[in-house]
This record gives sequence, structure tokens and C-alpha cells, in this order.
Amino acid sequence: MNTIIIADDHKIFAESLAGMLEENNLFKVAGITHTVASTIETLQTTKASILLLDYHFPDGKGIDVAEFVHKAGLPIKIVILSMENDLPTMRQAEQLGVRAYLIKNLSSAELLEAMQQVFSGEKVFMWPEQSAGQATEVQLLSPREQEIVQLVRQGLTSQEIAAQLFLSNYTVETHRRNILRKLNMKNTAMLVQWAEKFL
Amino acid sequence: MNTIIIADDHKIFAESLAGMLEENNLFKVAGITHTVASTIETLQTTKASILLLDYHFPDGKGIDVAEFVHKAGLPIKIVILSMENDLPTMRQAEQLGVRAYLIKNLSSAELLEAMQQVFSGEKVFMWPEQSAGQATEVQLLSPREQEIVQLVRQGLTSQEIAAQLFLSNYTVETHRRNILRKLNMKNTAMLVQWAEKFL
DNA sequence: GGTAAAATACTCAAAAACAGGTATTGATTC
DNA sequence: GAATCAATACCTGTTTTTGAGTATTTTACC
Repeated sequence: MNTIIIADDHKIFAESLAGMLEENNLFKVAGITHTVASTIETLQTTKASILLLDYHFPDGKGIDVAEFVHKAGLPIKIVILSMENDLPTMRQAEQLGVRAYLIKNLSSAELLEAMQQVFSGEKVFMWPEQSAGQATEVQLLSPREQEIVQLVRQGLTSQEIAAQLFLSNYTVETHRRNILRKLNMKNTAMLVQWAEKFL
Repeated sequence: MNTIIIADDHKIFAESLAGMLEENNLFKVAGITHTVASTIETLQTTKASILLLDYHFPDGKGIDVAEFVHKAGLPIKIVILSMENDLPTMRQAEQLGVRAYLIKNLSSAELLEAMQQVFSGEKVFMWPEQSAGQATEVQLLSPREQEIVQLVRQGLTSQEIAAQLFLSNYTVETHRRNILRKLNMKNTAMLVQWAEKFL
């Protein structure tokens, strides 16, 4: 029997998912955890073939667990179940040997199918091009511009950003002006609010 | 039998939740929807006693559905199942006659209990003070200051805020400085990021 | 009635952001 | 090879924000 550990801080989701998976008699749930810390602990005492891993936790990120598993060389196969397709995280996950990156907007049947694929050794990555396909405002921004939005969002001034990226203050301000123009916004407040949602 | 409609764009969650609810033979799931539009459509053709409503949808917000139900005067009881305690949304939900606002970080048993309470006419609102219990920075700000943060967050300049609140530009700027000092921040970007999370 | 906090308004000054330009380089694409 | 775009950098302004003060009035509470 394929055993699974479910790590998700949303207890309702974790529990009802466990029920669903056991119902089909294809998997057995060996453990349910709700924090990064307890997941890592459970991994060291419990054997399982697949770890169903959420991205968001109160005490950290799912990718931290993946990093731990990777470094420790544990034989468990990781399936990340995330809310959205977050490209940088997906790339990072692939680097860390994660076997699948699925979004929660997926039917139970599709999840079961994907897990069977993972179990038989395949990788299942739902890259945005294949899954959603909706053109977003984010794509209006170049990678560099997106990077700068992230730093602005953290509260850094143009000067601080320039220092951090080894650029001229002028360059950063040009980028910021281009960003505002592209997104049709007029100040930092609007940009940060937007970034909190979409970036 | 208490019938339920589940509206959640995360199909896995909606489906496994449905399974869990029907397992206990206390509820019957009359419908599952994944968008605001299809939820509103279903509400008009299907009778149910409780609507389990997510907050986030690809085509809108759960609160939009609540608004529709409120205006149309439908007799269905709404239970919002959100990711986090978002105070403004909770207040808005209460205004719209929503019966419960629960966070997903809740066990299945607690959810069932809360739904039983709602079914027997009670309201279940998990206000942050009761659930988390951590003294928040929000309380450092006076009502007027909180109001101004909301406007800053929307991208208004001090002048625009002054015009909207019939105040002197000086006053708004004083408030803004006091806000930043109280929260120990140094610019608007940090403030907006904070407001997105906590206000 | 007294006190404390909140809300209001002002001044002066520096820092940061915003708006409109221009220009060079490198990479990509047609 | 030309054209386009991304990334870099600079200049000249204006507007907005932030910092550090002071001061009056209103509100709330004991």
C-alpha cells in the first residue's frame, strides 16, 4: 500500500483530503501535520512513499521542508500542492527534486491520477502555460522590473535598491517610472497593493 | 436533512470536503461550484439550507455572492470559509447577514460543530481577539489614523485624502507621520504592505 | 472639574518620489 | 542589417513624503 503524509496548515483541508484518499483504498495516510517543524519531525520517525506538501505554513514555507528532505537525502517523493502557480517557487522546487507541483484548483480525480504518476516515477509539473493560460499584467513587466517591484514592496527606497543591486539610483528610478507607466499607476502605494495580490 | 452548497474554486478541497460532510450523514451536498457566477446561478435553481462559501474566486470574491444573497433576500444561511481573518471583510460579511466566518485552519470536527450551531440559528464569528489572541499593532492606531491608512493604501495622496475628508493637507500629513512613528516604519510602501495583511 | 488622548493645523527643511526628457549598450528577432 | 526591447544612466524639474517641532480644540474618561 502506498503510504502518504499530508502536510497542510488548513486542518479542514488536510483532514478531508485524508478521508478522500483513504476512501479509494489506493493510499494510506500515515500522518497529518500542520507546521513545518512537525512535518520535519514526522518525516524522521515515519516512513511513507509520498509527502503531500502545502506551500504556506504559519512557521515557514513548504519549500523549506523540500530543502530539508533534499539535503537529508530522504527517499520520500514530494508532491507540492499549492494555491497558485508561483513560477520562481516551481523552479526552485524542481531543483530540489520535488516530483510534482500541483495547484489546488484541480479535481480529486486529477489529483489521484497525478499521484499515481508520481508513484510510478514520473514528474508532474503544471507549468502556467499548460494550466491557466490567462494573460496577466505581471507579464507586462520585464524580469528586472519584477525584481525591483519586489524590493519596493519590502519598503526599500530607490537608493537602497540601487545599492543592493549595484546600480545607479537613476536606473532604479527609471525602472520605477517605467513600471508605473506600464501598469497605469501613479504611486508606490498602488504598486505595493497590486504586488501583494499578483506578485 | 440539512442540504449544503459548497462554493470553492479549489476543486480538491471542495470535493473532499463534500465527501467528509456526507460521511457523517448529517448533511447532504446539493451542489458544488467553483466560480462566483456559477454559484449565483446554482443558488437560483437549487434549494439548500447552508452555503459554504470560500472568499477567493477567479472571477470575484465570496463577499460578492453574500451581497447578492442579501439583496435578493434568499433564505439560505451563509458560512464563509476563508484562509485568514481579514477584519474588514469580516465586518462587511456581518453587515450582509452572513451567519459564520470561519478560517480554514480549523479541524473537521470544529467545522461540523460550527455548522450545527449555524443551523440552529447561532452566529459564529471567529474574531481575531478570540482566535489568535496576539496583541496587534492595529490597536496602536486611533480610528482616524486607521481610516487614513485605508485611504493611503488605495493610492490616494495626502492632498486627495484631505479633500475627501474635508481636512487640511497639514492634518493628513501629521496623521501619516504619527502612523509611521507608531508602527516604526519609514515609508508608504511598508505601510501598505502591513495594511494589506492586518487592516 | 481636571486630565489625557485624539484630532486638528501650522512652519521649516530635507529626502524621496514622480514626470518628462535623452542616450548608450547588448540581445533578440525579423 | 534593421528594428525592437531590455537594461543601464543621466539631466531638469515638480510634487509628495518624511522629520522635527509647536499649538489649539475637542472628546473621553475618572
